[in-house]
Amino acid sequence: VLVAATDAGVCMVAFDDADERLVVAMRSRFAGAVFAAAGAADDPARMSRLDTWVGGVLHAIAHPRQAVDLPLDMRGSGFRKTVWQALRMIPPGDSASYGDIAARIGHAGAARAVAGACAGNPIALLVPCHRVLRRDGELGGFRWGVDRKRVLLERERA
DNA sequence: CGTTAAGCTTGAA
DNA sequence: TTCAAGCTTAACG
Repeated sequence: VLVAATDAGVCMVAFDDADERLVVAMRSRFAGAVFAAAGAADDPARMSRLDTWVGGVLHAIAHPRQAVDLPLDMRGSGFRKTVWQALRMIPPGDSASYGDIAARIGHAGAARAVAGACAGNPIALLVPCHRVLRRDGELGGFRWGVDRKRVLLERERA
């Protein structure tokens, strides 16, 4: 997992089996970002703010049912930010359809656009786009792999 | 069931 | 500004 942040808060959380791909994804979104390898996340004394946030993300991964509340720096169009905001209202273990979210933010009929906002969600997990499923109950897609989406949901329901 | 067309936002041309 | 494309969906054959 890769966690990135600005002074305002976490601006990106991404999953991938290959670190290089995470770095590439990171650079393509935030050119000129500064990198650091993880490691000190469990050492309170040396925790910088970033380490604290990284720790929060790791905690969220370890305890799927527990709601985490880290400051987020969401960069995107007004519509997307509204969607992401709505996604955060979905509690762990729960889910909604793309159409639900659209209606919920006053854009009934914009289901496909909501899907686009999910696809462009830079903050995985913390902005729970994995809790959005198709109306017919199917998983729908997931930028980081449908299997990963399935696992996240199962862990939250367990 | 598979297929289709409508519908909304985006990013690229 | 125009346009194709997408983690959809309801309607149809």
